[in-house]
Amino acid sequence: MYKVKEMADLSGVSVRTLHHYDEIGLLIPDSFSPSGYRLYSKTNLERLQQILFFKELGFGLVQIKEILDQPGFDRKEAMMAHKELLIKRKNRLESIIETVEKTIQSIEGGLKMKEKEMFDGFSMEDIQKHKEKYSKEARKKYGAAIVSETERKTDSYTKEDWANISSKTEEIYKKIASRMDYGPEDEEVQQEVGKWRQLITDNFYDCTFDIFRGLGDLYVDDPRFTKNIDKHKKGLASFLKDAMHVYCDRHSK
Amino acid sequence: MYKVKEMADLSGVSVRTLHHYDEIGLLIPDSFSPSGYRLYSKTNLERLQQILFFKELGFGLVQIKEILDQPGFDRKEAMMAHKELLIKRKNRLESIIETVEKTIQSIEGGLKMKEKEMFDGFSMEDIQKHKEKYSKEARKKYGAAIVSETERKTDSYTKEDWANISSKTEEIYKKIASRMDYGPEDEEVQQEVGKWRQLITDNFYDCTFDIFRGLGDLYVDDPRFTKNIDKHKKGLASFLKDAMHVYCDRHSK
DNA sequence: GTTGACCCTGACGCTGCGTGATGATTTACG
DNA sequence: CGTAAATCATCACGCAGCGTCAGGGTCAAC
Repeated sequence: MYKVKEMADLSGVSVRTLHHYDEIGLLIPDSFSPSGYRLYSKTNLERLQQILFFKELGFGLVQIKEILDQPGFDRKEAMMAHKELLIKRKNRLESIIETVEKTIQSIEGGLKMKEKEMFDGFSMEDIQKHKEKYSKEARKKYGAAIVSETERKTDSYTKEDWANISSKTEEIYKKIASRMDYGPEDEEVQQEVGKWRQLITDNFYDCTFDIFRGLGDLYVDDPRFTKNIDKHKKGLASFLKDAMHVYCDRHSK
Repeated sequence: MYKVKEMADLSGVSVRTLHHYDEIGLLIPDSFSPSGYRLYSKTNLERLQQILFFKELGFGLVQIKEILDQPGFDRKEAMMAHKELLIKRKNRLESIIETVEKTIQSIEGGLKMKEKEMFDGFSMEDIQKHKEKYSKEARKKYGAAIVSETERKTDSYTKEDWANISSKTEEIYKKIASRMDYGPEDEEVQQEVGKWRQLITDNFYDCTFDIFRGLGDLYVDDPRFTKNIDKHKKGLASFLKDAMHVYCDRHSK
């Protein structure tokens, strides 16, 4: 006759587990000591082994009770049904793993885009470098914040996210290009400029007017930006810079 | 703005689930109607999609909250760690499935043994047939019960179980054979006979004295039994019958 | 104004124990 | 033999993720 702790040590389960099995009638000790201690027999121990075996196989305690208590229970049937269930789970797991792999790749795709050519053909580094030239004070004020915040925001972007941002950018450029004849102060142009700043704020960093103005300068000062933007229409880079300045002048005070 | 039911229908989750997500702060509706109705925005719907996506991948709600709420959260890291976890689960499942398959085979093995040659070289059918000849009354009394009870008990036996029973049987036969010179009433012989009856009771059916006596007769009447038992020692079958009769005479009244 | 569809907030149930809390009992040690 | 350390017992809450009533407002339609 074993006491709970002994049973627990012999079988590797916890005392609480034995209490639990007693509670639910899965393994009731053979006898009790006068003081109410649970006393388990060898038969009890054997049953416990069986319980643990079926538990290992993923059966629920209720099912185990059925299997062990009903002598007429068709064990083979139960095992085969259980096997089906396990195989389904396995298949499900496999397809989930595939999805996870795809997701990882898509994240990596996003990261690559971010590193190489996210910002309409230029990297954040380029912008950052300009900022440094543009104003040491501004850099102290915003530079570090921009980089870190952008990284935070863009960390999780997927290819689709980038494609989405890209197409929105294109749209804005296109609209502004179509209104170049009306001058940088044109209402529609100004509205698009506002959208542009908002898009940057939403997707990259908190684009203050100071920074936005500097970004406009960048479009003209950095020939790579200029070239890229002028692809949409000749002179768009310069026009954009002017329009952004007007926008900032109007809003910053 | 969608009300709960609409959200539920749009996303396929239950209303209770949305309540739950609200409770745990995973998806709090954008606004509330004056009467306290939950009103979900499109943004809420999008977030719900994301939640369901990660849930599909097996993430817990707490983790999903982390992933969605902390912009700096390293999604790739999380996905890769999660993948590891999933693969471990999958491997575990695979080995469990193997074990289940083995168990099924072992059950089948047991069934085969039961059908073919379980009972020291004879099937239950043989015994049953004899019973029918032996006594129609006894058959009415016990026959059906024996078969069904035996089937119940032996249903779950594995090869090892059978081997175990077999070796115990051998042992008993051997001991009795070694005491044949002392006559069927010898104490040790009688003890072994008792063990034999107990073994039958434990493993096959409730072996009453009537039945046990009949079984003794069977050993002599059926040449297949006789031959098989006499393998251990010449005349053992007949000696066993006598010893079993003595045993039954002593105990049944 | 009444019906029916929908909304709300509790609150318990399920699985398989973990983890105390609190008190009795047994065992070990000096 | 007395006391401290183990071990025992019985509550009972906690966790995950909702399902499922229960009891009671709200809203639009007829």
